Amino acid sequence: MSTNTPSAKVETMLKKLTETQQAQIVDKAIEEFARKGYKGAGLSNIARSAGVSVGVIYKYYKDKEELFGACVSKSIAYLDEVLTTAGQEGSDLPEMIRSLIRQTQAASGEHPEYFRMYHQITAGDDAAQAAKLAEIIERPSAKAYKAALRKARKEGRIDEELDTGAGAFFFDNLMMMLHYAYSCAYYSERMNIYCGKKLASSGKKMEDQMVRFVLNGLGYRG
Amino acid sequence: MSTNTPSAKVETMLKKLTETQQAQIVDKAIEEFARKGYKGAGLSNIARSAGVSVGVIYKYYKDKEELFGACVSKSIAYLDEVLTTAGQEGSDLPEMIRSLIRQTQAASGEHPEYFRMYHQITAGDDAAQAAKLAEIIERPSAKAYKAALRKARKEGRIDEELDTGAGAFFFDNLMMMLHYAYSCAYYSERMNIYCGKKLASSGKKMEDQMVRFVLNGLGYRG
Amino acid sequence: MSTNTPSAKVETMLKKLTETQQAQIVDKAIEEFARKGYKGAGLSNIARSAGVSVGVIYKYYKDKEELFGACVSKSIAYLDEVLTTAGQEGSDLPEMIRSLIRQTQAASGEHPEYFRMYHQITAGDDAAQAAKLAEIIERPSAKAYKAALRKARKEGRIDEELDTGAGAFFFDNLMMMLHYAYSCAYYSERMNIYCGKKLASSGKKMEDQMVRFVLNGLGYRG
Amino acid sequence: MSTNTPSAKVETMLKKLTETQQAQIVDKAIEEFARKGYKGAGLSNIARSAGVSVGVIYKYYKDKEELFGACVSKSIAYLDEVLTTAGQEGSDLPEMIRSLIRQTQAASGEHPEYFRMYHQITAGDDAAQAAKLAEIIERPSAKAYKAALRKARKEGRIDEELDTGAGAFFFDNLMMMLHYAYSCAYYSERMNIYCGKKLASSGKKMEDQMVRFVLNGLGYRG
DNA sequence: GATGAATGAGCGTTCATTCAT
DNA sequence: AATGAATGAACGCTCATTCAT
Repeated sequence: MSTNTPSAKVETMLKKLTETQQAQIVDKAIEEFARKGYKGAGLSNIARSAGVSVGVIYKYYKDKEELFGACVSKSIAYLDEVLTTAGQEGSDLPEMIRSLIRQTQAASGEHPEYFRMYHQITAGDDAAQAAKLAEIIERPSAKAYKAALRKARKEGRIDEELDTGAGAFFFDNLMMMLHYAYSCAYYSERMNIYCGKKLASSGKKMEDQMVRFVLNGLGYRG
Repeated sequence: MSTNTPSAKVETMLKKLTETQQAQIVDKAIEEFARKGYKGAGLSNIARSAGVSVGVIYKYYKDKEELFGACVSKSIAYLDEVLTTAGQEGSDLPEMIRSLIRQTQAASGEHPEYFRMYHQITAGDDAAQAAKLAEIIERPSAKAYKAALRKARKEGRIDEELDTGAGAFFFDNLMMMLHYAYSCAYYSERMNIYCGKKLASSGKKMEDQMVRFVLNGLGYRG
Repeated sequence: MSTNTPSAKVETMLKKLTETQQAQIVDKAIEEFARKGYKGAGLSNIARSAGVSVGVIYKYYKDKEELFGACVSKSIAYLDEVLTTAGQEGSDLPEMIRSLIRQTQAASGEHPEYFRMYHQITAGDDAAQAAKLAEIIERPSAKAYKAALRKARKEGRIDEELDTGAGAFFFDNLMMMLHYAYSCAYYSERMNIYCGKKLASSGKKMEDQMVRFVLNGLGYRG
Repeated sequence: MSTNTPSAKVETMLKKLTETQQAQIVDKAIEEFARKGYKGAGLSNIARSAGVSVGVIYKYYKDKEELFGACVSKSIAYLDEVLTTAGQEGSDLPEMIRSLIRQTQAASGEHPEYFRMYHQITAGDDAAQAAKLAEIIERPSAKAYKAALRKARKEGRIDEELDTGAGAFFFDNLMMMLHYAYSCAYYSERMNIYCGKKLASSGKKMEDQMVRFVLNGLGYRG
C-alpha cells in the first residue's frame, strides 16, 4: 500500500537445500536424539537448529522413526569406520589394542554425539529390535576381536584358560565404557571419581593404563 | 441401606494410601521409566499399575521429574545395598571380586528394572545433574574398590604399574557392563554374540571367566 | 507471594462436564461437520463452540472418525424418529403422505443441521461404506413406503402399472429433496427459483402442491 | 551432444502447457474434488494425475478456491449442455420428459464426476454463494420446464390445480435424484434398496417408471 | 485426603502456497 | 514460463497437570 522500506517484507527465502543443510538435518537430529532420546527429541528443534523448515524433513524421511533410523545408521557407520581403521593398525595384539583405545579416545572426543546416540539405541526394550541392532553393530567387531585372540592363543601368547569369546567380550566392554567416559556427562564424571582428574584428563596415561589392564587380563606374553 | 458405618452416604472410599501402595508407586514408576525412558513413561500407566489414582501421585511428588528423582534414589539405594553386602563378603581380593560378580548376576536377574533405570539415569545430558548423581552413586564403590586395591598392592599382590584408581575403574566398568548384560535386551544379545549362547547362559562360567580376566588384569598374585 | 486481588488468577475452571455440555459436543460437531464436511471440520472449533477443551472430546470418542460416527447416528436417529412418527399418523395413504411432508418441513426447519449432515454423509465415495449406511438409513422407510403402496394397490387405489418399489423411490426422492430445500442454502434458493418466493415460503401451499403431485404420480384414486 | 536444438544446455524441458494439459488440470481436479470434496482434494494429486507440476496450477488459478470455481463452471456447462440438448428433443411433453430422463441416465453413466461435483457444490454453507450458483445453474432449466408446463396447461393437458413452478420443481427434484442415483455410491445403493436390483439396473424400465410417475404427477392427459 | 475427568500446551504430520531454478 | 522442493500454519491427538467432588 504505502512506500515501504525496501527490506520491509522478507518473509520467506525458499532456496533449495544445500548438501550442508541436508547433512545438518541428520547431524542436528543425532544431537537432539542423543541428548533427549527418541521420545524427547522434537522435530521442530531439529529443523530449527538445522536451519530448515519442519516440512522439508518429510521430503527426506517418511517420519520421525525413519529419521531416527538414519541417525542410528550414521552413528553405526562412524563407529565401524573408526574401529575398522584402528583394528588394522599395528600387526601384533598390543599394537592393535593400543590403536583401538587411542582411536576410541579421539573419536569420542571429536564426535561425542555418535556415542551418546549409541547409548540411547541400547536403551530400547524391544528384544527383537535389540537383537537386530546388536547383530549389525556388534557382530563385526566381535568377529575381528575373537579372530585376533584366537591367533594370539595359537601362538601361545594368551591365557589358555580364558575363552576367546569371553576375552573379546571383556575387552569390548572396557572399550564401550571408554566411549561413554569420553562422550556422556555421567560416565565422564564417573571416570574422574575413580581415576582422579589428573589421570582421567590425560589421554595418554589412561591409554597406557588400559592397555596394561587388558593385556594383563588376557594373560598376554610378549 | 445395610448396617454400615454410622454416616449414611459413603459413596466413594477415600482411604489413605497404604505404605504398600506408596511403595508401589515408586516400584511401578521404576518399571515404567526403565522400560520407556523419562519422556516415554506415562503417569497414568504408572498410576494404573500401582493401583492408585493419577492425582494422588501429585500429593507425594511435585511433578513427573520429582517422581523420577525418587525412582533414581530407590534404584541407587538398591545398587548400594547389593554392592555393600557383596563387597564385604570374602576377606581376600579374589573372594571379594567373585562375590561382587555373583551378586551382580543375582541382582540383575532378580531386579533388572533397577539396572535399566541406571542406564536411563546415565543418559541424561545435564552435566551438573550428572556430576551430582555420579558423586552419590559412584563415590562409595570407588572408595571401597580403591581401598581394597591399595591394600592388595601394599601386600605386593597386584601390578605395581597399575594405578589403583584406574584398576578400580576398569573393574567397575566390567561390572557395569555385566549389569547391563543381565538386564538390558541389547546388552544381553551382545553378550550372546561375543560369548556364544552356551557360555553366556551359564552364570557360573561367566563368573569364572570374569574373575580370571579381572585378576589377570590387576596382575594379581595369589 | 504478595497479597493479590482475590480474582487475580482464575486460569482454569475444571468442572465436570454437564450433560448439556456432553450433548453440546455432538450437537456442535454436527453443525461443524454439516457446514464443512468431514475433512473441513476442525476439532478445536467444535470444542470451542461446545465450551469444552479439545482433550475431553477424546474421553468420549476415540478419534475424529468416531465422533463423526456419533453425529451420523444422532442424525439418523432424528430422521427415523420424525419419519416413524409421521408414518403412523393418518390411516389412509393421502393422510400418511401429508403427514410425512408436514413433519419433514417442520423437522428441517427446526434442525436443518441434521439434514445437512445427511447431505454430507451421502457424499462419500467409499462404496462399501455407502452400502452400509444406505442399508441402515434407507431400508426402514423403503419397507414402510412399499408396504403402504402395496396395500393401496391391493385395494385398487393406485396405478397398477407402477412398480411399488419405484413408486416408493420416487416419493422418497421428492421427500429427500424437500429436506434439502428446507435445510441447505443451495436447495432452498433452488426452490425459490422454481416456485417463486411466495409459494416457496408458504409451507402449507408447498405441502398441498406436493401431496397433489405425489398422489397424482401414484395414480391414487380416493 | 547430438544434433539437438542449437542452444547447448537443455536440461529441463519447459514447454508451454498444451491445451490438452490445461484441460486435464480441470478434468482431473473435477475427479478429485468430486471424489474427496473441497478440503479432501489435494493439489499435488491433481497435478500428478494431470501430468503437470503443482506450481503451474497457480499460473492459471489464483488458489485452490479459484480452481474449484473453474471446476464448478465446467461441470455446470456440461449439465447445461446435456439438459439443453435433451430439452429440445421431442415436441410434446411426454417426449421431452422421456428424452431428459434418457439423457440423464446416459450422462450420469458417462461422466459421473460432473454430477458428484454438483453434489459437492450444493453442500457449501455460504448462502450468498449458494444463491449465486443456484441462479446460474437452476434458472435456465427452471425457465424451460416452466415454459413447457405452461404451454401444456394452456392446452389443457395437465392438472390445473398444480402450480407450474411447483410442477417443474418436483420434476427437477426427481431428475436430480436420478442423477445422483447414477453417479454417487450412496444414492445408487439407495435405488437398489427401493427398487430392487433387477429394476434398478434396467435403465429402460426405470425410464418407463419415471416417465409414468411424472406424467401422472402432472396429471397429464395425452 | 483420594479421585479421575477436564484442561490445553505441545507434539508429529500434512499440504496449500511460494519462488529459485 | 514450467518446475517441484521448501515453507510454515494448522490439523488431529496426547498427556502432564489441576481441582471439584
